[in-house]
Amino acid sequence: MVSTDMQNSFTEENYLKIIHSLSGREGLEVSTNALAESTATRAASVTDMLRKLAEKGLIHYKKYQGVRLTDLGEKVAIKVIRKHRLWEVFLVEKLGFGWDEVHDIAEELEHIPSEVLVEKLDAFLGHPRFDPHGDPIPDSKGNLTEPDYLILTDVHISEKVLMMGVLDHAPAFLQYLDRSNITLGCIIEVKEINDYDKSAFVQINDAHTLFISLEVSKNLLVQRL
Amino acid sequence: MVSTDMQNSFTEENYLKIIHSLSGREGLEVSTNALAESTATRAASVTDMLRKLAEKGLIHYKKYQGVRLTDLGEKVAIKVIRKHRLWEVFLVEKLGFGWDEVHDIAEELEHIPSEVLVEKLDAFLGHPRFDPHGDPIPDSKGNLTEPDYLILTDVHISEKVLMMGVLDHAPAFLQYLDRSNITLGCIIEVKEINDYDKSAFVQINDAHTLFISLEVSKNLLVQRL
DNA sequence: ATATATTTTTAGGGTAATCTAAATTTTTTA
DNA sequence: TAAAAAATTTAGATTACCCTAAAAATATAT
Ligand SMILES: [Mn+2]
Ligand SMILES: [Mn+2]
Ligand SMILES: [Mn+2]
Ligand SMILES: [Mn+2]
Repeated sequence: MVSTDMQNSFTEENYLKIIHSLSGREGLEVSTNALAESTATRAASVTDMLRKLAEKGLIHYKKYQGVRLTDLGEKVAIKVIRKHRLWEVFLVEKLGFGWDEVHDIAEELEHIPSEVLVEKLDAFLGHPRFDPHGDPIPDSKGNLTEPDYLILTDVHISEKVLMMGVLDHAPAFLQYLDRSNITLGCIIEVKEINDYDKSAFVQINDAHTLFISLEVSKNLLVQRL
Repeated sequence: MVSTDMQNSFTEENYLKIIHSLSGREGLEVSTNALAESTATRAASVTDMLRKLAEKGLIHYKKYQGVRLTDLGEKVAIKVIRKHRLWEVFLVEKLGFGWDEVHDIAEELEHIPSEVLVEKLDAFLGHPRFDPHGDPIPDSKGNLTEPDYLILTDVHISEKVLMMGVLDHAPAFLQYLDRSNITLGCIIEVKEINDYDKSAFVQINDAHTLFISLEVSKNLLVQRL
């Protein structure tokens, strides 16, 4: 029973969160280059950090073989993700930020220590289950259940679906969705799909219609009604 | 017109805040040793940092002569103090922390960047003027007006005063005040002062009475009714 | 099965913030 | 006002995180 409350640096926490995200549901090995890309550092720097994380028992690491989180590393990563998403809810629900504005601030707030702070924040927010982008918030015990949504590209013509989340969190994409009135919880009906470029003609909330590119469809998480 | 929005490190911000606090209203020179004590580092480390702060134009520094904040340094310090005190209000008013629990958490939160975050937080809290310890909150333009309170030791027998703040922020002291029902805004009447040790017999809110030591009196900020 | 390309690691350094020990400057005391 | 004491700075290291360039390992393509 290894404890999760030793002090990890901002940098270490960011690595763990990124490894968690890149290794996905199946816990695949993550490559040095993928980490260098995501951390905006060089591969040599990643190697240094991996050696350190391995020494601290946070990752499984064999040279040239990529890395996976240990159970301990997974726990730490999920705690950081919980904090990130709770702070995002706070920023949007309480302070009135747009969903396109909160990521970078939450990226800092997620590293504030104090278990009790997180629990009080969670209670203050009413124990939200999802963040402003539709991502699930891990519970206080560290359980994170990823709902299995569809991607809009998997939806057939004349099907109606509920908009549940986004894959791309880039401000420009979120602002585009705002301008198109595509918000979490809206109803999307696929009216037509262009065979050539897979762009789609969709109707939002049984009201206005618009064309969206494949690029947009690929980043929308939805659920059948 | 030097701008205040270049990036300063956590450490630099902590130094500026401490220099501000130690140099007091009169802007007295602060000594290397005083800073070493307050930052819990060694004098040699302080000297290194002072050279750096001076190069960045944040302090006036001549070797062996102590330091003062420049106008720029003062502005940065006050921004950090504003953030610290606003976050403390949030933690107490919104999350339900005790006034004895919030200092260390605010010590971290005060370094989160983003002007707009501070302004939205301020609005969310209803533009509070004072933090949970009675300390004034600088406004968004950087104006900080220290009210001139009395210290309880300056109050004469049978005078009634309003409890306005504390000088010592140590959790143990604040918890003692909680147990004694001495809270911000309560009425304190000095009934008797012991000539020998200057301990006092006081009445709180015209109700219960208790003895308090000189040490306690020295840390209570009050105002005549 | 080689040769080539790609990925990853190692080697050698840099900066920020800290330290101890020694040197220097200022202040205090006699 | 000179000696002693105290405060401060300098010298020389250490740790965390990051870099470039070169070497080594792995993957791919002929
Ligand atoms: Mn982060
Ligand atoms: Mn999110
Ligand atoms: Mn701080
Ligand atoms: Mn305070």
